Amino acid sequence: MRATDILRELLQSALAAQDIAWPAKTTIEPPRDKTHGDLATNVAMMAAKAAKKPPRELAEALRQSLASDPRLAAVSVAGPGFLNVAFTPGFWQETVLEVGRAGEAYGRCAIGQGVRVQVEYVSANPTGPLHIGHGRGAAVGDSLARVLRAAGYSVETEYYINDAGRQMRILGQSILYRCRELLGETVAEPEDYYRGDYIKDLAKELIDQHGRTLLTMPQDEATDICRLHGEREILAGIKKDLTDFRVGHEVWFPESTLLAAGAVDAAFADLREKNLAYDKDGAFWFASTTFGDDKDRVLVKSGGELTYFASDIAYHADKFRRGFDVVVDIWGADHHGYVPRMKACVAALGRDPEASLKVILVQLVNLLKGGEQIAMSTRAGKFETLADVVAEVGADAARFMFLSRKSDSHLDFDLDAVTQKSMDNPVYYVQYAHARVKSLFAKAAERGLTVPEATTDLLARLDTGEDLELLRLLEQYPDTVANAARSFSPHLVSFYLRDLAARLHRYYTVNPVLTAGDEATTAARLRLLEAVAQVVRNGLDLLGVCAPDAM
RNA sequence: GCGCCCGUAGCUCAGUUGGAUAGAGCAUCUGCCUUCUAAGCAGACGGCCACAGGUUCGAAUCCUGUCGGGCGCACCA
Repeated sequence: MRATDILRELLQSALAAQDIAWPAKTTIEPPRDKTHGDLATNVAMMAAKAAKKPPRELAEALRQSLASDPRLAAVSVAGPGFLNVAFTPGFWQETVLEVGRAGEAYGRCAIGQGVRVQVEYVSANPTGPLHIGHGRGAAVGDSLARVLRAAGYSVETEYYINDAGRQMRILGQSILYRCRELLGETVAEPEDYYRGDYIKDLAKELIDQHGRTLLTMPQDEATDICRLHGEREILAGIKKDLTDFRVGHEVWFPESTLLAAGAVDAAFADLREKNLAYDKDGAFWFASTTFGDDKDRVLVKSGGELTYFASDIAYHADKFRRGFDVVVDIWGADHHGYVPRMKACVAALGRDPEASLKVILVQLVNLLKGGEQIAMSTRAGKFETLADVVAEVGADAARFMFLSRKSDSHLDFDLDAVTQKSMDNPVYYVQYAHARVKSLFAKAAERGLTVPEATTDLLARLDTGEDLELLRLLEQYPDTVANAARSFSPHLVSFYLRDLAARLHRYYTVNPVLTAGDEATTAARLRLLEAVAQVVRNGLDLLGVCAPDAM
């Protein structure tokens, strides 16, 4: 961050001296090949036209104007006009001081500028326990919220409870069916009902409370009792499962409150007024094709019932009414066909759908055990619940696994691998890096070592190749956080952490710390590793994973 | 049939939004523990970036087409 900023400023003023504007597509980044230096930029190629000079000639002029800066060790022109820049070791050593000063704030930035973002995630219907697929959405949403906060966004997290509509009615019917069965009645299985064991448990609880009156009261009333009890208990279970997974939503938003407040009717009226909705074939339609959807969508079915989409429109209107600038919806990837109509909805609300609505699709998880895939279906009651998985592998391993892939790619979650304490299980690799540093400090204390604070002079001892590799990586952490926030990709943080951990483990093997030979070198190395531990902690925190002191 | 996503090492995946000679981990093979945690490190092997065109100084990345896989295409959620 510091390095790219410094270089950009130097280049900008050099170009400005020649009346050349900063080309928009300029990149400044670490070159793939380390022998090219610390940073490479294509600025001369991008600005060549404006400068009316060949790229290499412009690059040479820029090189000369940079060469005098004391922070730069070398500047060279290469290839078609790349400018390769190396900073001095002293510059990199300062990074330890930077990390020390910022502490747990190291890596935060202000690119969010306080923009208000809402992240809505999980939002599973309260018709059954969360399964492992929900767990992935939970990990991605929670981590994304943390990343966005670190990048200076003002974030609020929310769970939308679909507590109105058909699925909940089926839940009530499913429970009532089990009640009857348990009370000795022979009844036909309802269609499309939920058959998991938890339904039977709920039925037993209701029988304890109400006994046979469930059979004698009007059926609608009995179904309602079942539905309400089921919803309350299942939702409580979901909250507990999420808490155990270290995921906490700030707002729990029930769909029913939208209906109660007349928000759906208000949304309809608004659409009608804008001429974006109409009656046809006894149904009420949203003209989503106006905004590029394939076809118009029904909001009120000809039978008078609302579609899900109807309350989704009201819900999103409500989100924007609450003042959010950007709304993030995290969905299962199988809902991707829903995106165009949701974008149309946002457009109809008078917002720019690209800027105001980010839909993050989370691919399904293949759960593997003993090399076999475990099939899942909520309705059939066959699934590995999130709670089971967390109990088996722990929240840390599960979260890290969920965040170790781009969210929209398939994920094989191998229960055997995740329980192994090996490289099949990267979470241990990263956590071990933290524990190793902590263990060194514990050892140092044991030996009665006093470790002087880091100073420029002391840090000058950090001059091996491994020192500089680590320092450069530490300096890249803020960029990683910024990139993760910009691209809504928390997995970038876990990739960075794996790199940093690898670098640390190598360092540990190659450079003795406590037995370095002289106290100053030992102290300098400890201060460096302390900074590494700080960054590992900060990064793991963005993933919601613990950084243990010992393993 | 139409739309979206995907195709990179034997396997699982990155690839900083168009940059220089393509990157990790696992697996396989070879080394490294009388010394700070071997839950580790080093090295080797491994590639027509699905295929064919195009755009330009430059393409795994952008465009078109083909093949292959996944998912959508409801007055279900």
